[in-house]
Amino acid sequence: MIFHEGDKANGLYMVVKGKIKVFKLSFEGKEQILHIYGPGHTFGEVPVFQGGNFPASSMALEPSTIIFMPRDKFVALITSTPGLGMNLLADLSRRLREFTVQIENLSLKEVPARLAAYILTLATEQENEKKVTLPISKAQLSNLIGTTPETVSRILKKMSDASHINVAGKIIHIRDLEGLESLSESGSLS
Amino acid sequence: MIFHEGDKANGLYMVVKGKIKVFKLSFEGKEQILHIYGPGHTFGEVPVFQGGNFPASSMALEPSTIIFMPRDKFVALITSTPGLGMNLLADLSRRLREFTVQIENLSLKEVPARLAAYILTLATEQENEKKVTLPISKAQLSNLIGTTPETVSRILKKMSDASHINVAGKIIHIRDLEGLESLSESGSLS
DNA sequence: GTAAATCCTTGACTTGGATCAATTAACCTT
DNA sequence: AAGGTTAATTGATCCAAGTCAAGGATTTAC
Repeated sequence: MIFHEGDKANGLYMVVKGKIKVFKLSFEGKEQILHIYGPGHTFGEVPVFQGGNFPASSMALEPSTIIFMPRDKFVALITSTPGLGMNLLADLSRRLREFTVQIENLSLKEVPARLAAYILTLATEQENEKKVTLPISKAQLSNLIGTTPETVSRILKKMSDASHINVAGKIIHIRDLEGLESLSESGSLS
Repeated sequence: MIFHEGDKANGLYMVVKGKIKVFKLSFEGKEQILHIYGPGHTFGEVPVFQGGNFPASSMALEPSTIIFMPRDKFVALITSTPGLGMNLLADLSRRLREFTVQIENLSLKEVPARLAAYILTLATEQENEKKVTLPISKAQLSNLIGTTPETVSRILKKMSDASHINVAGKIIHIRDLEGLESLSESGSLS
């Protein structure tokens, strides 16, 4: 565990090695992942600029190495480095854009569409766009797309039955890219 | 209509008078409101710093007056005005924080809890915390909290039956603040 | 290499809330 | 004030996906 929602923030973090999730917990203990960060990415900036405490919790998904930077050092760095401020504005803007997509997915799409969209995102991020590897467990994946492990299991099965994909452990072969794409926009299986 | 999702952005906007919604539409035409802006607020900054096109659509909810500022003028203003950059970072950070709450609400709370949370937000924003006035129609409210007008109607009725509130048109009297608060965190009616 | 733990899958059941359909109420507008 | 338009309510039905429960299949650890 790196920090808990509501904790006072004294600085921000950067991932050196491993994988970090930022998430919210419901009253009943259900989890919604907001972000997963890998090497080179920073997280926990929001309270540096606004509010002073973390809006969500953060935990390593595997043994990881992170760097901590105190708030005052970071603010000094921004004011003394021309261009850094604009880069930060661009970074926060990119995250706002990502959140609008996440809200759209949660509110306007059903689970099969969200899962298809996630697989397609992996396909564009990874080298081989026909063979993607899940970077996280299926249980964590269900927390990321706002559903349960059981439902992920069932829908991956349906996608296999419909010949959209083949699943073998964490390896997913994409057999029907167009089918997945239409599924991610509007689609329904069954 | 002010702009559509995907439109190329040449600048940003500020509300002078009226009320502006920023929203996403699903394939089937269902709407999810991301933000409602009133006088003094700016919107459409994201593509100024990142991406170049709008991540969502924007429309006036009533006859409104807005100011447009071209992108290059705005960027010049930031670089020439010390402190403005930090204020912008704080503003974008505040929005990121708001989005995390919205994602939490959509993913981890049921409709009664979201509606209770919205009423409580109004109560803290408006002067009389026991008598709040809905600033928008109930149809728009349903698009804001991710449900339908029918469900809003039914749940307001249940809240009345449970003596949490009294509803008369757009006026809501809060009769049981504590009940509403616990409902907004965990609660269920039924 | 085997036990223990974790992760994943499958089945049966339940339910929150969406959809469809039909009134009823509120609001303009002339 | 009457007619027309839009907004809100209420009832009946349906379905996506959550929950509960039980087995399999992988990992991990010693």
